[in-house]
Amino acid sequence: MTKPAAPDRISDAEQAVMEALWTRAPLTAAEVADAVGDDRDWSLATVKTLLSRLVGKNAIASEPDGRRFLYSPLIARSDFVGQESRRLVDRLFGGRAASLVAHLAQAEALSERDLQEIETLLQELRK
Amino acid sequence: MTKPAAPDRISDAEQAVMEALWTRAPLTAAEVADAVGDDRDWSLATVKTLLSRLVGKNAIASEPDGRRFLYSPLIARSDFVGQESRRLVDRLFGGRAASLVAHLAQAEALSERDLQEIETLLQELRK
DNA sequence: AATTTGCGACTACATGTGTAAGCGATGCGA
DNA sequence: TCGCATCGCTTACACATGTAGTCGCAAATT
Repeated sequence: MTKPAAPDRISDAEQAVMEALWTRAPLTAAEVADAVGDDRDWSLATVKTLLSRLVGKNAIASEPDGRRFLYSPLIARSDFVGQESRRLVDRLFGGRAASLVAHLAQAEALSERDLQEIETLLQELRK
Repeated sequence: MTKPAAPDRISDAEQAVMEALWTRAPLTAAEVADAVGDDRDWSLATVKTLLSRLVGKNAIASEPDGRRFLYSPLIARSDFVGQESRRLVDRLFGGRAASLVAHLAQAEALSERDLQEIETLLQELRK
């Protein structure tokens, strides 16, 4: 059996398209263009290219709906987020997630509220 | 006055070179090639290209030493790590670092030991 | 039925990246 | 001193990415 999902990387621009589809799916190309239009100022053609590439990467599915196509995500956002997070942790912290947290804390990237939140979170996880 | 450091992105391959220089600097091109040779199987030419690009990006400095050059990092590893971490947090978690931690925890990317470590860390930060 | 229009597919092109060879200068050993 | 090993610089090339135009077909409109 063939691998169901090629582990192709999703680029920055492509992610913007995915975000639209994660928010609401399925969507037509035009709808996606409209949805991402807020942040990025892309022509419809650009969005279509990105959709094609994502289909090629097995990241989204295209279902024919009459004469056009409806696109829906094939990979869950949480999976994507997980992959990217792991990549970063591996690349920068030798795979030690705790080091990331340590860094964020030391770099003052964590506010008092963040700390509070995380602590509460941990409490729940460890009981 | 000109900006001292252009905020050019450092690519994956380039980072491998930086890691070598962060570990020990200054180094000659040959030494860098030797240092990264463990992980990546690059020809000396490749390493030289990467060094040139990094110089172009103002990420490293090249000091003449006789007929060759000695390279040293211009940006600190912690700065790089900070930038990349922030980028990820912005891209994936809407800038909320706590969400990252939450995700790592839920994705079981955090072992019991990690949790312990983070908790200890937080304790120290919050007192 | 003829024409307009909306759609996906294909093509295009500049830039970044990974990977490397070639060239010309220069210092070192014979 | 003369050739050779080195060195940095320049060039090369394939693939990914960001961004977009063109084309042919099929559906809708008149």
